[in-house]
Amino acid sequence: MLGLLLATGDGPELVVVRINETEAYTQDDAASHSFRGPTPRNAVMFGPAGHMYTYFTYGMHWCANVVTGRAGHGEAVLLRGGVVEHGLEVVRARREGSRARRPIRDRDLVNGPAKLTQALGIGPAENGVDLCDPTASVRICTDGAPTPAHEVTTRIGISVATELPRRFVTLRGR
DNA sequence: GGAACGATCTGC
DNA sequence: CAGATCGTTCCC
Repeated sequence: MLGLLLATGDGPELVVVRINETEAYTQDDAASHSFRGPTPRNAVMFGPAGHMYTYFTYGMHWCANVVTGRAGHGEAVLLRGGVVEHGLEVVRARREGSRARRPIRDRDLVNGPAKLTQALGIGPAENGVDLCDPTASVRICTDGAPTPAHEVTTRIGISVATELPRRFVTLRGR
């Protein structure tokens, strides 16, 4: 997943982000939404790979995952961060909003799971979208770059299964 | 029916 | 470091 490109919008609204931070969640993992089996919320996780699973959290944020397992296996990869490859102005407008405040530094635009969804305009409408459908509101693709050099660490923001090495972060400078 | 809490972000 | 803010899940 690291190094892949996620795209939303079209024409002047086109935004492309290169993924540089992810976390893996499997069904046998107590920190995974799929751990207790299928529910209305996590249903997409149990569908075929290559679809987007979005969920609402902390009363205000949306997070985005790529479903990775075979149908019937609740697996997904949480997209935690990236860098803007295209559409910087659109991203900046979405992230800064209409509030009068100091500009957000480039490196702070997409360095978090909820920042990433806001930057790309991903929300409830994208839950279940086929990321391999070129006409979908969200697409995933590659520009041929190999998987970047990365480190593997424990995950962030969870209270169980904290010891599992399932966070993947592209090394700086790659 | 109700309560607790969360794969977070921001500003103080 | 606490507040924002509400859907989902689980327990009674």
